[in-house]
Amino acid sequence: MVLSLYNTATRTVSEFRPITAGKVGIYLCGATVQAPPHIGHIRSGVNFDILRRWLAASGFDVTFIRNVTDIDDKILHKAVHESIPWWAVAMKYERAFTDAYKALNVLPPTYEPRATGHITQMVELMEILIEKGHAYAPGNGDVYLEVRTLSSYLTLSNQKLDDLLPAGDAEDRLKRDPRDFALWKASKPGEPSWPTPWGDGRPGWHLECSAMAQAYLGETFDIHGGGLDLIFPHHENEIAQSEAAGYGFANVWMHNAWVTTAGEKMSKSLGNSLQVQELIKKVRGIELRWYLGSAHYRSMLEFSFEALEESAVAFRRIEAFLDRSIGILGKTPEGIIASGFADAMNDDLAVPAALALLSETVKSGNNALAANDLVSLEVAVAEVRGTLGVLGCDPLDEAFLGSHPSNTDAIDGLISLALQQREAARARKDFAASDAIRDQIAALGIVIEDTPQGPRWQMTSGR
RNA sequence: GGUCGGAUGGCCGAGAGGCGAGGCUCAGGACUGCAAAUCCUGCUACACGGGUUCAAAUCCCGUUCCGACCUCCA
Repeated sequence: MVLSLYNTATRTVSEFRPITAGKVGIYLCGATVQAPPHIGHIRSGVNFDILRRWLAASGFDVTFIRNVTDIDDKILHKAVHESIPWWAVAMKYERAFTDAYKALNVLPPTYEPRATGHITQMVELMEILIEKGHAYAPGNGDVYLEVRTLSSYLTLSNQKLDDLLPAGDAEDRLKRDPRDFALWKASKPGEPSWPTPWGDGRPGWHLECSAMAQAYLGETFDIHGGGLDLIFPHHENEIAQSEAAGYGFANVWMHNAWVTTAGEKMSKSLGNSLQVQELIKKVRGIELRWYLGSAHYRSMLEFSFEALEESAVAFRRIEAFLDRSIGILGKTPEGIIASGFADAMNDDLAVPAALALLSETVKSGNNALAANDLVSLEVAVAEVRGTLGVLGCDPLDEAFLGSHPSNTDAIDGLISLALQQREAARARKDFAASDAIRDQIAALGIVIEDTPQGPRWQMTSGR
């Protein structure tokens, strides 16, 4: 079965055909670094990380570009508001995003270009657009793309130019058409600026992505991704710029759906509660990732703390299976890709279907464990690890080992002492004493399980 | 006004003409000194009204409700 992906441009699921056999170039619209990341932002990161991991697991050599837009109106506004330089604002939140990506085991991109590092490429792109008659500089320092000159526009969102609500702001008088959009903005006093043939200014919102995608992936590349809300205007305008310049641009457009609360799209005005840095105080990063990744990337994910906690419990069940099995096997099998899992992932990344299979595998693994069928158990563990690896949720991944709660030898030794006391009490059938020990240990957040191989312990609150 | 999604059991969440997705919760059972963990069993739904069909959660028509985008969004 070959990989098929949903393409927003065609509104269909179709076979993925790379431009160059065995290679994939992906451009993901990353953060505009003007606030800390909330789980909606990071869902996008997780969804496309799963895509990337699956492509890599399928044998593709993946070049993954995720940009940082480090100059825009909101960043400048925030700089004034916080009384710090705009570049300090950008760096502060870029770090917050980097921390969040790391906490959720989102792989670092192959390259992470910043908009301000690609002014040269933007100016070159504008020169091409002006030369081809698709852009103009009316003399005020701005540069606009003239949308009426395009042979096609708004193909991604399937809209008609005349159906758009009129923009109607007064400062647009220099535009030839009110729907022309700014490639470049003249700088106001006190704002950062870079010199161009049309005056000092700074990038408009969309130009950076066209310039950087071309710089790192070429004129035509395989996959362009981002959130649903980027379809219009951001991606339409990227297409407009790049195609007007004569580039083929992206072959496949993929868009992740939102995390919603109370049925509504999460907005930046929600406050701090759904920021990644807050949520990973409640659940571990691996559990938050599991939750965000468990819904299909094109489905809205209705956030609730109850659902998050429930999801984390389900994940711990799988984690506990791995923990138990590896203890019994005495070794850690490497992950393998089961064919059913591959089929699910090849079907437009059908993670929910993959998770249903994973549940079955864990169940059969537990049965193998009970039957002491180590051969079947090893296969099950390998399949579980293979699946979790692609999802970025393998607890044995070194990215998460630090958060693994039961790896401390000293604690293990101490608890073993207590467990020896309890075993002695059980042996003489002094259950009052043995239960007292178990209760005292439980009060510390450590659960005791008696197994045919002897007692084992696990932290329940060690996050 | 234009464009595009959605409504599935107590909860989460897939599926997209025909064999009960899966998980969580709950109830019962096995196992256990008692538990825990695990396994087994049970609960089995598709917003509403029409239509097509041998067969509709799925296709068509209509209705209701919810949401998104329309030039600062993941």
